[in-house]
Amino acid sequence: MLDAIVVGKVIQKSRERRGLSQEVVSGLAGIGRTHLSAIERGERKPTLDTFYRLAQAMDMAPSALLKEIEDSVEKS
Amino acid sequence: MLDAIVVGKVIQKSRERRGLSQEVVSGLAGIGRTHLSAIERGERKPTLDTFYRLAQAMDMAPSALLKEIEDSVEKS
DNA sequence: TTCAAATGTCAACATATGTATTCAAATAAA
DNA sequence: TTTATTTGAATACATATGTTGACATTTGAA
Repeated sequence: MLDAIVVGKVIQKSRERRGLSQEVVSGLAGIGRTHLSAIERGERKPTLDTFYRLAQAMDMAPSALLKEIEDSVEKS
Repeated sequence: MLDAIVVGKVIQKSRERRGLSQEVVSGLAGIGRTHLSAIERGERKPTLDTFYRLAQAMDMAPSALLKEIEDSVEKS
């Protein structure tokens, strides 16, 4: 089963790398700010649709963001 | 918003390309067979976790399967 | 045609995602 | 220190995902 903590950390790192706040990214993705917070902490697991929109909000190809998760899973 | 029909068709094509039944793929992914049927028809949208496991069940990198969805979205 | 395998579809249900609001706790900047 | 920004956290709620079982329909092979 896909580790929610890993998913959250990859999303958080991508967001911070771009210097964007949760408020901005969640707004662009069209989801609630507290929801993004929960996802980054690994307390909620996003649907594919939500993940797809979060990637786009961070100006990334969804497949590229997912690739980072795969690589991160490999290491752990 | 990510089109559920596109997601379903890409998953179905990947599965049929490998000559695998819904029964086998859903079994390997650890989800219900009727659920996979609904996903392929675009009546249910998978979580990232479910999508990830479906890709692995079809011996694919999840990011590669997602890339196919992106390409399919481009065309439509 | 007949049979078996594969898929579609429905129902009832349990669980999880996602929402909005509110407040506390960090964090950073002045 | 004081202030504003950002994030964590809790609640209650609506909606969607995912499960199991049953049966109908389609498909292909014998």
